Amino acid sequence: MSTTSTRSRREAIVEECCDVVAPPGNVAVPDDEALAAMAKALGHPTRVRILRVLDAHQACITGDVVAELTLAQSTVSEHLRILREAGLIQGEIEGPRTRYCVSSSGLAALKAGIAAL
Amino acid sequence: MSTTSTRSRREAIVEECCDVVAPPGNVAVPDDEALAAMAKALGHPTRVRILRVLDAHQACITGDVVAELTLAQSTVSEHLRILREAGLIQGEIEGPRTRYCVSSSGLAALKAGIAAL
DNA sequence: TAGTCTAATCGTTGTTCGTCGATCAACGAT
DNA sequence: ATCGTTGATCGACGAACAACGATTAGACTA
Repeated sequence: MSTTSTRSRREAIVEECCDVVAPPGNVAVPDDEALAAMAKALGHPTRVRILRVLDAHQACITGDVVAELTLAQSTVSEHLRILREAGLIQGEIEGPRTRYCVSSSGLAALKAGIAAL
Repeated sequence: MSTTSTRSRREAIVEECCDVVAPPGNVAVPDDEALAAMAKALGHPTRVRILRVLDAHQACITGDVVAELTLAQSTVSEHLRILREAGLIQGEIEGPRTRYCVSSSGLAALKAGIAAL
């Protein structure tokens, strides 16, 4: 069934990865809703660890993250999705792989929001 | 509506609750687990708002928070419990009431943890 | 072309969260 | 001693989350 390919959402995550982002001089402070959303995304030990892994590797492939976490690939992929939707990381498709990195702008927004509390 | 009278009488009891301790210079950076726990506690818009309410009032009792949030008293109490157990606020019993305030040390730890990401 | 590799998604299961009304315990006042 | 007030706790219930294995879709290689 479903011979028609109605599933092409992968293109949605193609975005500027890693270094390309200009150094944010003025960071917009998120409102309560947005701040809570980012905090919620960070509210799981695994996702904090993923952020550190990505930061340590500068940028790395999903498989690398999976290798460090003793969790199923699908579970890690889910955590990556949550972090990405919260704007804390970015992923770009690179051939058969996906390269993830910390979103400097997203992280800066989180830091600004927390610091303003 | 206006079933309740004005509650301006509360401003009279502005007392030093909480520790108005000067922020310690060296704040311990929480580990992944602790950081995730604090972020999780903050991962709800209502709880972010509660933090702001407490900060604005410097310190206030449960009823004041309830009055600002259009949520059931039990729900607000639950949010306050979550924030308290995460170390972000502290409450002291004062007669039949409970006075809450932001925990400067807890909040400082959160800020340090986020800033270190 | 078929085959392999990678990673996202699906479907399921069990757990936790958010919210509420109701209840209970502690305190101050009558 | 009894009452009214305040706020924490209980029990319930639907929604959301976390984890997994299985499946699927792209992208390279032979």
